[in-house]
Amino acid sequence: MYRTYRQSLFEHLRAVLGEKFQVELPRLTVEEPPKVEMGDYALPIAFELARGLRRAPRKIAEELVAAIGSVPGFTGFEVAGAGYINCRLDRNEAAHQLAARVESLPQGTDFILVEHTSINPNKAAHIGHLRNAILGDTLVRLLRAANYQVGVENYIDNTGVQVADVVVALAHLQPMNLAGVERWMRELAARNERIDYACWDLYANVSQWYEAEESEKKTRKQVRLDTLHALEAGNNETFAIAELVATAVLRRHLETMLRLGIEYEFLPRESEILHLHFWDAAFTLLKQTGVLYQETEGKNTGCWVMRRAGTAGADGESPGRPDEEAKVIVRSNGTVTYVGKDIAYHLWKFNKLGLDFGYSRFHTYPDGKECWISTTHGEEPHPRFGVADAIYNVIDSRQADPQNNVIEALRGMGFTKEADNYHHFSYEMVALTPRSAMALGYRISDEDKVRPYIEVSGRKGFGVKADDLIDMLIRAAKTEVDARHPERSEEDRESIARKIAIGALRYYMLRYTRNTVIAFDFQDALSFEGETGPYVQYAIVRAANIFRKADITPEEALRQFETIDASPHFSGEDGDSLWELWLLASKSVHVLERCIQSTEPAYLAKYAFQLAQQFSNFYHRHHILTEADPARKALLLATAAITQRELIRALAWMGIEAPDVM
RNA sequence: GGGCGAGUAGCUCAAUCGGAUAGAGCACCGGCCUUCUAAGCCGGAUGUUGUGGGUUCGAUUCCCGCCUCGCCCA
Repeated sequence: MYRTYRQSLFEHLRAVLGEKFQVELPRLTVEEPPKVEMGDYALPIAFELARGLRRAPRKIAEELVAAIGSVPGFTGFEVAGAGYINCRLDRNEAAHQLAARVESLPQGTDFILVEHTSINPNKAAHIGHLRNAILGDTLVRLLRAANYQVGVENYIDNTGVQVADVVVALAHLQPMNLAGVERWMRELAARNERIDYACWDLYANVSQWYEAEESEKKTRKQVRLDTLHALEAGNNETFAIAELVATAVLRRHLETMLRLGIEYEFLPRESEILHLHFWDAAFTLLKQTGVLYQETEGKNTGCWVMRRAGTAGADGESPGRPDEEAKVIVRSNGTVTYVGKDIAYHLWKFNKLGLDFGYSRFHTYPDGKECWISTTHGEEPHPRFGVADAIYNVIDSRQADPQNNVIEALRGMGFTKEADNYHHFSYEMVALTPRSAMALGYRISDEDKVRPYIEVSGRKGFGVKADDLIDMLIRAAKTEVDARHPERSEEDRESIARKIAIGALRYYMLRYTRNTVIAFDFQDALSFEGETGPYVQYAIVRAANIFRKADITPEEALRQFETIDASPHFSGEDGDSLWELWLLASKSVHVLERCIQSTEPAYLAKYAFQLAQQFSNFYHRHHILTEADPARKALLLATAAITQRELIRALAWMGIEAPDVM
């Protein structure tokens, strides 16, 4: 609603500016007045025109107001401050518009491929992975809410060095053969132990083992390298062990993420990128387009390298000398770097490689949705994913450099449109506050104690496991629910607690803007008060309580509102604050659009909180059930219905659901 | 050495393309449960927006220098 009126205002103004002032502005800034009684939209356009016209902004604003005339839905325009034009909506009409329909965005036609989570399948998921998955899943929900076609991938690096490390731990430290690993896994299952937790410790141990004895360092590193090469080659017992363990850990990751309502549609694996020779096809293309060239001198002699973006390059300012800044893609021994494989994989995403994965069904979710995994020879028919118009890779900011290398390679190959539609959805890491680290029993150096945060490290086994945190949140919520609702069944209370826990966790991960390092703190994360998910859920529950006691559904309340003239109740100081709630409730789609444009879900979290906050304030100011004036009571009920509807929508876009009671 | 990001209230964070009096939460102090649930509401104090310059009607925001911290590359 807010967005619709904003657009019609925008178009009207552009016409007026063209006809009467002969100016065409590419963009029109539309802001919000600082106080609701001043109006609903603010236009600072007179300031922008003042420079070119060399006249006082206020004068220009006055002329503009005279020229604007009338705009449907608006009651007036007035000059304020040094030259703002404030625009007022017809509150009664706008409220009925909002009550009558749910605003949405126009249908998008693009197919957008979102990749997120992508945890190395060699250990349990931790809080850093939670931020990734929650951001990624929320992005998916936002795009789908905006009517895009979206595919969801979780990339699995099953032949990388991290999986190799766990294989080293099993095959060399224990040591076990394939049958031994199978037995070990059966024993874990029998003891009801999680394999991802077991691997968490193995991974930390083997990382120490590599460094433990100076005299052994070299041989141990060689074991690691040999294991990695065996994984890459495939078709051997080492690979079979890796496949067994990595797949079991992957299944655990899917379980963990499903607890938060996060599902995937496709799991492309590095093993298939290798075995299906994606790189060979990409290498040919890269050579043909001249993006890669073989270095003939300097430290990179014999390597296939790519010019780094923003550098002069070998044939730039100082010709004749090797480009030492160039990015090595194929080493002189013939092995391909991670970026090389990533280029091939991204050519596939945009359907530019001429190759596809095989697909097989991997998992069916409780809601019936299928999750597919890559194979060399798959089943038919299968869905297609490598046909993206645009992609979003949810990857932390430390990977910005390699991500840019891939983008520049695509651009260099002539895939300009694809490079422009390649979005590295970058975010900062989750670290631990020293306080939280000590609470977990880790020993912290004096140096680290004074820092604001300490980076988590899977290699050191230093971090908070995702499942542990979710368990803690559910327990904390359950204690409250048990005390507040002893009349409900155990099953109900558990389900309510789960929703609150998910609300708290997802909101916590979304409330920070992407490039803020989250210094994870148990006290903050376990809080259900103030700017948290449960606060927003509570507002929804309160509205629900009103409708239950009033014995009316929100839909009925909105229907009854249709014949009400709300104008008398929207004036005066009290009317302003009531209208302010309606106005804020009308902005949800506008906020959705802003979140997508700026790829920043934190705006939505902030919005949901503000709307809940204004509703709580409204709740205390107006006692709806005892309101004597029937027209006013209808308006107040409609206010609760609208707010609740938009709060539920906003939370759903964040993957959060409110329980029926709290 | 090069690149990227950050520095805002005691703490954790916001602030739309450069706009009106820089806002929230936490913590702290005081008030509000016989009402639609107190996971709540109301009131209170706190700012040289790291620092020095520049650009202009206007700068937390843009440009340059410096300081501090984090990450990445070599």
